[in-house]
Amino acid sequence: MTDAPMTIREMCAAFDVTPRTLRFYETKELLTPERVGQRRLYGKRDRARLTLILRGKRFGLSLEDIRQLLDLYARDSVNEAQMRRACELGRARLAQMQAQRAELDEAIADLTTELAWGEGQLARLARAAE
Amino acid sequence: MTDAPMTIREMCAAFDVTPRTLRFYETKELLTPERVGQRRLYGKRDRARLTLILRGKRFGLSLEDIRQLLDLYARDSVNEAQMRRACELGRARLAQMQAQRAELDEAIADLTTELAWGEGQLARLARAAE
DNA sequence: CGTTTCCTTGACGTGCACGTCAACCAGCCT
DNA sequence: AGGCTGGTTGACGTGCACGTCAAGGAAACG
Repeated sequence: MTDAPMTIREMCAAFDVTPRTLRFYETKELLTPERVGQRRLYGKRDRARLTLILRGKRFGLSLEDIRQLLDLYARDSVNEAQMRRACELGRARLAQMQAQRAELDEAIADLTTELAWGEGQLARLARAAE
Repeated sequence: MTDAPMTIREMCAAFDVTPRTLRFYETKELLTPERVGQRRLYGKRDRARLTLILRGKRFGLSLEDIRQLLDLYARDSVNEAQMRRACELGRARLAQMQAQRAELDEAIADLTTELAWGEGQLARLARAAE
């Protein structure tokens, strides 16, 4: 059931995107749904890809960045050179993500500190108001 | 020394941005450099803010999102209501960042797995080539 | 003094990621 | 046959985050 192809509307509901978005991603070769006559049908593969696309976006990657990454996930890298290149990109991206993770930890720490200060001030104000 | 005000060029060199970008951020009220006559001078505060701005961007935040966040970091939230609101936003953002962190960890795990598979394939190809 | 250099403020242009609208099938219902 | 629903392809519009001139001020240099 969960691997049955979905219509464009079902996709939109499931991933909270608009039809325009899905068709746009298709022109960018991020998705390649089947066609039944005219209509698009999105299979398991496209759903997995869309998950990765949206995740990538949440981290500020461009659609072009994401397309490169998807090539790594697409196991059909026919020849060795292509595959080697995909692995290169993957390693680079991994390093980048780890750096981003470190930065995110720092940002979380900063914000936590700042927030503690803010809450402290509020508490002080509350006491002063009595 | 490190807290001496910087010119726009020095800022550009230090943060790897263009003058246009700094002026643009100013129109968006993200930066508020001093003026000496016409020229801008960026102090410690603006440098700190710019650091946060660029960090925010790396995580896909819009400039408007970032402006909201900077309000929290700006300790001059005059009245209590404003301050309370800033803390609200901060807590929400913190939760969001923690979620993003979890997602990032997952993405890193995925990519690591995928990469291991890819490297494995390459190794297999290398052995087969002998 | 003129020229060069650095900076300034508009104003318009650009690339990305879509939104919006028009016109047009293709089934299905009655 | 007529109409509705849901999907399709263009084509053009939009918001954001700047880039790219154009025109000019002010200071520094020879």
